[in-house]
Amino acid sequence: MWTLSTSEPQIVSLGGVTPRDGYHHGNLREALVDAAVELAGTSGPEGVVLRAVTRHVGVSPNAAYRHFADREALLTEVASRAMAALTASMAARQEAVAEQEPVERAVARLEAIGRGYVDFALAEPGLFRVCFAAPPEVALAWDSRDPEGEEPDPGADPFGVLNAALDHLVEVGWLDPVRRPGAEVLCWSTVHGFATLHLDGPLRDVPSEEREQALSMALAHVSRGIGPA
Amino acid sequence: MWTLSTSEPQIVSLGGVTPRDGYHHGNLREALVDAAVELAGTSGPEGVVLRAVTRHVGVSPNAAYRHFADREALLTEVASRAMAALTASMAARQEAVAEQEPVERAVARLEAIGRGYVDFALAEPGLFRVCFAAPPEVALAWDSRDPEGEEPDPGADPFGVLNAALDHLVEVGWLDPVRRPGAEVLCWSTVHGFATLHLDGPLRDVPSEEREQALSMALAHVSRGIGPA
DNA sequence: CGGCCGATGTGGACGCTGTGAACATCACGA
DNA sequence: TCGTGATGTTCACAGCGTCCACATCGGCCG
Repeated sequence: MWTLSTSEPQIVSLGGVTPRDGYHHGNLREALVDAAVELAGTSGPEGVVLRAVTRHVGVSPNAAYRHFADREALLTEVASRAMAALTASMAARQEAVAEQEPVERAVARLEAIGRGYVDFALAEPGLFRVCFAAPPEVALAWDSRDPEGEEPDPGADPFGVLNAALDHLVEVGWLDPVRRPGAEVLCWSTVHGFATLHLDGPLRDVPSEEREQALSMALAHVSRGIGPA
Repeated sequence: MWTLSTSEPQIVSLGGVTPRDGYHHGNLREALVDAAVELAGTSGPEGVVLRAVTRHVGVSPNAAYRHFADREALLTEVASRAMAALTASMAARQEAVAEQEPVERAVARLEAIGRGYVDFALAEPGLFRVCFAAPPEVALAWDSRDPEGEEPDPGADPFGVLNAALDHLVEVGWLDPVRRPGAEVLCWSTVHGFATLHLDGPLRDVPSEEREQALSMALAHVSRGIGPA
């Protein structure tokens, strides 16, 4: 489906150096992030305990400080990984839409995006939480609108994927251009709220079957609220 | 507006005993919860640090363990206070609706509830977060459906307030009874998602004016998605 | 080829946290 | 009057993030 680790082996040999053959690790930063992602996946943000991460990699706690300013910085890195995975989940669902008729297809793709979002949240609750647990510059990663010189890739982050889908709905004539501004907030709010209510909220214990049905309703609700009368 | 503390003075005299006149406090439990609520309000769930709370009350850290099993239990208590305040915020907004025409009024009241929810989240971010930070039995407090012998008060928790408003929309003939089941999840998802995205999510930095406009859109969106074609 | 230097990892320490166990102090009932 | 149970204190421990001084390495310059 979507993948998280950038390098399969935890400890990678760089330049022919046997991993952890002595004092230096060789690829500590990546290894730390990998370990942190793993912990985050099972225990959420608070599972990313610096000492646990370093222990997992087999290195002293302070070694992390050669690569990250503090725990928060490591968590930020994890969040960016998690966000990429979330984006991938959305994109994957979107690509899987088989419908051919353009308008139907565009609508189906929007719903698929929402489904990918919720699916990821429920399948990887720990990682999903990380995305919303780091207050600092992570917020920027969510939003491809911040132009850092070059053109932002409209598909590199959740917001971009959603916006692209909505733009396309305008193109095919389904979404009234007048309604386009702000539509992404509406879609995202509903889907995000649905996910968090079922993850940490009062709806966390509803059986998955019932939840699935509610999700279909919610997605239809979004279309109904956004689309043509 | 809505109030949080059950007893104004931090240290209350019970039975004519001067507060903190010696070894025993007299009303430690309440004092601890009050202090915890205060900390939670300014710093969120992670601000509720046991030692800080007891320090604030002027008592040794372990004294708290005579009244709470652990930090989590104290946090749960804070969450229930916060939830009451949230409910009150929703109710207050609802009561303030001036519209007289029954149907219009019912719709306006639904929107008012949503507004009260978001308002509280943004006005009291720390307390709002506490509501979703304690995984254990707090979830029950959200949901008045758990019948503990007597009839649950449909207004004691956010879910109850929302459900009552939706039921009323059915009564006045605005909401199709067929659409009623599950409608509360749709409403709540949108409003909750809106709140959290603007609180901890990528939309945290949008100016309040713009946010207010988006909120109006979102509430209209909900009505449009729920109500008659 | 040798030596040095910056990058990287280690060890120890500090103050903070939540929490357990033993002890102190009080109010009240027999 | 004297326990006795409820309540608050003290001491202690392990785990946390983080700072500082030191150890160890690889690569570059002579």
